[in-house]
Amino acid sequence: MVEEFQKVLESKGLKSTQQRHFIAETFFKTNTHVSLDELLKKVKRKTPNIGYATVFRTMKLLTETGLAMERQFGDGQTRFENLHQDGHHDHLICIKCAKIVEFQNQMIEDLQAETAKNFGFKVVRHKLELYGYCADCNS
Amino acid sequence: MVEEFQKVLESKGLKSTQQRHFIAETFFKTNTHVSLDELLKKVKRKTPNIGYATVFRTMKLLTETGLAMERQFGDGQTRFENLHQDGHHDHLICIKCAKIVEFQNQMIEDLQAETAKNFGFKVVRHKLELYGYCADCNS
DNA sequence: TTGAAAATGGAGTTCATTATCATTTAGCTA
DNA sequence: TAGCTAAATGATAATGAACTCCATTTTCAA
Repeated sequence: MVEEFQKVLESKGLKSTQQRHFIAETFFKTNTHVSLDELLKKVKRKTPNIGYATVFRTMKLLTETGLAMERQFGDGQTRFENLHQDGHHDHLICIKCAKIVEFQNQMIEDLQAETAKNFGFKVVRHKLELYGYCADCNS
Repeated sequence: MVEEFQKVLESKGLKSTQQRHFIAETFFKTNTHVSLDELLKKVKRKTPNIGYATVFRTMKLLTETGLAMERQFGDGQTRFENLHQDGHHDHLICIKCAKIVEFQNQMIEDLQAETAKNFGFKVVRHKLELYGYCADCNS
């Protein structure tokens, strides 16, 4: 997945730097929805001199090239999802304990595509978030 | 719909003020996704002495009681959706011209409920946003 | 190797959201 | 209906995430 990022950089005529590599690598290793601050902390553990701005810009780059996706879960922080590792998935979010469960349903995806087509839209990506009470909080 | 808000206030032991009435009324009349600033402007046209804080708190109240819903479309502004007037709907968003089309598909809703049930979740509300290119921008 | 263009990083700016607090108001009670 | 008390208001300040700036450093093609 870092290799893919490498290719993207090359194809866009952007420079391949140690920082970009390390940020991307750290992000791709993360399997949760990290915020910028969290990612910065992780990155700084090994390379303390990397700045916020570089992490910010690298994540923007990853988002633009489709390797990451910005998400808002309502806690005021933009979180990033690793699209490459896990493939696409949707979210069940508990509004009591904030637990996030990921799921995937092909039938829903198909219906979405069909609906969009009826409106003349060509869908590139989507977000589906179900908010409610999880099994533990619903008793 | 203002009557429903009235009932909510009563049941919560909150006071029924002119400001709350007028803000709710203005919001329920609006059929787009208004931001706080936009709503404040609308409200100030008729009652210029209403403050930002009151609009903010009233919308928070409407959100908590399920009459409104916060939404993030990626423009950095929280927008509010009128749940009462239009009923629930989902969104098709053009990533080129920012056009937003609303739609509703009962089959998708049913599948969502079913999926959630499989995970032991009881869904209260959801967001479904399809991002892509609209008919005009896809040619 | 070198120089021009791009990238970095620390700090600063912007702007939406939330908190503060003195003043006003709603609505219960006598 | 006048008075009282707690809640609500509204102007402004504080907060914090998102984004920018610019002096310095680094990449990489010639």
